[in-house]
Amino acid sequence: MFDWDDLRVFLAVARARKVAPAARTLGIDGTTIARRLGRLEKALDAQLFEVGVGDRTLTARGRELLAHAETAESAALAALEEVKGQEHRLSGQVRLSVAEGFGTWVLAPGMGDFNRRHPGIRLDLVTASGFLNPSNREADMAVMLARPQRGRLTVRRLGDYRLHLYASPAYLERVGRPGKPADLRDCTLIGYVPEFIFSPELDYLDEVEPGLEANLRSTSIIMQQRMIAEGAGIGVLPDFIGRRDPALMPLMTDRVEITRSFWLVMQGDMRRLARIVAVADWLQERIDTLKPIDAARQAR
Amino acid sequence: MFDWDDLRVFLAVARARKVAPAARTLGIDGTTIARRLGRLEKALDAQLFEVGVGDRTLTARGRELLAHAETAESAALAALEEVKGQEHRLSGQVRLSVAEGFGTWVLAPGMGDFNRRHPGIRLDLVTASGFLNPSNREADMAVMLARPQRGRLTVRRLGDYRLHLYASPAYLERVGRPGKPADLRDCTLIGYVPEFIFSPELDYLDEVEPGLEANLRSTSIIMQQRMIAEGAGIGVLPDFIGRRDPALMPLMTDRVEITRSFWLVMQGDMRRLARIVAVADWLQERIDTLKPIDAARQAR
DNA sequence: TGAATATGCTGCAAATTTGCAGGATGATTT
DNA sequence: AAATCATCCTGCAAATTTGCAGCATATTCA
Repeated sequence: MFDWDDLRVFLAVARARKVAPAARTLGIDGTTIARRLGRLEKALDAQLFEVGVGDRTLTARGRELLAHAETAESAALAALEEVKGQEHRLSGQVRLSVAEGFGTWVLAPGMGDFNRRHPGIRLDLVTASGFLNPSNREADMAVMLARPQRGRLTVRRLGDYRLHLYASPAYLERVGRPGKPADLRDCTLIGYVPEFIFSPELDYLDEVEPGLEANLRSTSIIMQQRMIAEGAGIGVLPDFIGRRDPALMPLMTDRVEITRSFWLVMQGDMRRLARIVAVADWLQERIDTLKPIDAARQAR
Repeated sequence: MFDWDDLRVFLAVARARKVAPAARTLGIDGTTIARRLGRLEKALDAQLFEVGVGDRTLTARGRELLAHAETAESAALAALEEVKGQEHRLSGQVRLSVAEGFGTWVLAPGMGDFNRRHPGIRLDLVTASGFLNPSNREADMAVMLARPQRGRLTVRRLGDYRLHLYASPAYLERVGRPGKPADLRDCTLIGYVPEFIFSPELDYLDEVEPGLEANLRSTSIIMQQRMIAEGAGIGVLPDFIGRRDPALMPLMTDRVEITRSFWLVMQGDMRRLARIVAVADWLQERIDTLKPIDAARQAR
């Protein structure tokens, strides 16, 4: 294989039609240009420029090479453009892995604000299928609902959130209002599909009352919320979802309360990048906006 | 501007996931690899690989670069091919990725002919596990049964083929001849394993009659053909398979007919290489030989 | 036509790049 | 648990690449 970098000098000479001007634009000595050109011709076993004196004009093979060299050039330029210096600029792409409910109810409403603040950063929300896979680098950072232990990851606690039982007024009217956790055994319960509970922290029902199992199940908390709101049954929801939906009523708030934490997880080496910091700060802010919701509940 | 040649070592490391194996494939010392990688990272001012121990996994920035580096690579490879020495001679290797049934029944019978016509070209048939992976260069070109959308690939339609229901005479004698698609619900059906249907275009049974599911399943169309021929049941087969096996009888040809297309896919840069053109032409010919089969069916 | 300027090639020294050996660390096998 | 293997980083010498100066030749402009 020839030296790919020689394509760069080939392009310069093909465009300048002379070695010396090409040398000036590249900032390399003309001698070097000539030698690398010769090396390339030898490696390709082809005459790229006409031999005669005067301007260097391309041979047929040279023109063939030109097309490919230009492709390579645009690839290299694009690479430079996209990758270079992203580390220090407040721009670029950040891929944030979040749980569906958190993304929908906490982050999505603030995305416009983030974009106004950091127009250069493209923030992608990818819904987590469970956990951030650090080896695959599916995401640059992740907000997780359970603290990960393994791996060389940077972990930071962003704050707490509470969960309560929720139901719709229609359901309560139809089947009555349960007074204690044990009453839930006779209710239609809505929860996660057990096989897809990737962390014991998500098995809320069992924590409310051991042995409790959901009758209507979904891997999606949003679908669960919809089911509860439609009066299908009772389920556990984070307050940042349940308190914002007027169709939902919290139940047994004094007897059943679950507390969990948000964890910000990222690759250690990204911690200092400007755009990562910007996103992390914004996340902290978003989560801080949840506190009033919590306080409102306490006041009731 | 960074040294374009460093993209080559970057690609090697990204693929080998380690410096040492990459060094072996490139024939350069591992130290040099590491140093040039470091130089590239400095030039791009970006971390390309994970810092920790173990395998070198790409960072987000590295993955961005990978895409561009691959473009540059295919340009460089094409340049080498086209320009180098005896570039226009019909020789070299072509790796063609094909679906199993197509390879077995359409291409394999004509391989001898191809070899006589182009003794200098070594044509490898690799069975596709679904799609052509352009990044790994597993194949130079591919005949696909579904049109790929993504990537910078050259796509060309080679022609159409039809599929019908097939069964063996023995099976029909034993359980009777179904007269309409709905009758198939009572038959033993043979088809693909749903989990491995990588493209909706392959879900033939559902197209014959919605909701139809196979009882006997295989990821291999050849095995399906064998099952049908042995009288195990009824299945959908391309005519280029079914019509050539005397043990198979087409069913309901006037009521159930599925049409699909063959797509020729290749790296854009290779399009013009002589040996690629030779293979593409031959593929077109092979597919054109299918038309009489189709016509024969129509005449019946 | 002739002078002025520019191009491009050949030696030589400087700078850079490369490979090798040795040793620390981690992974794999017995 | 020990041993073996492989990976990968750190100095140092060799090899290659690069730049500069000088000169022959070509091009340009008056």
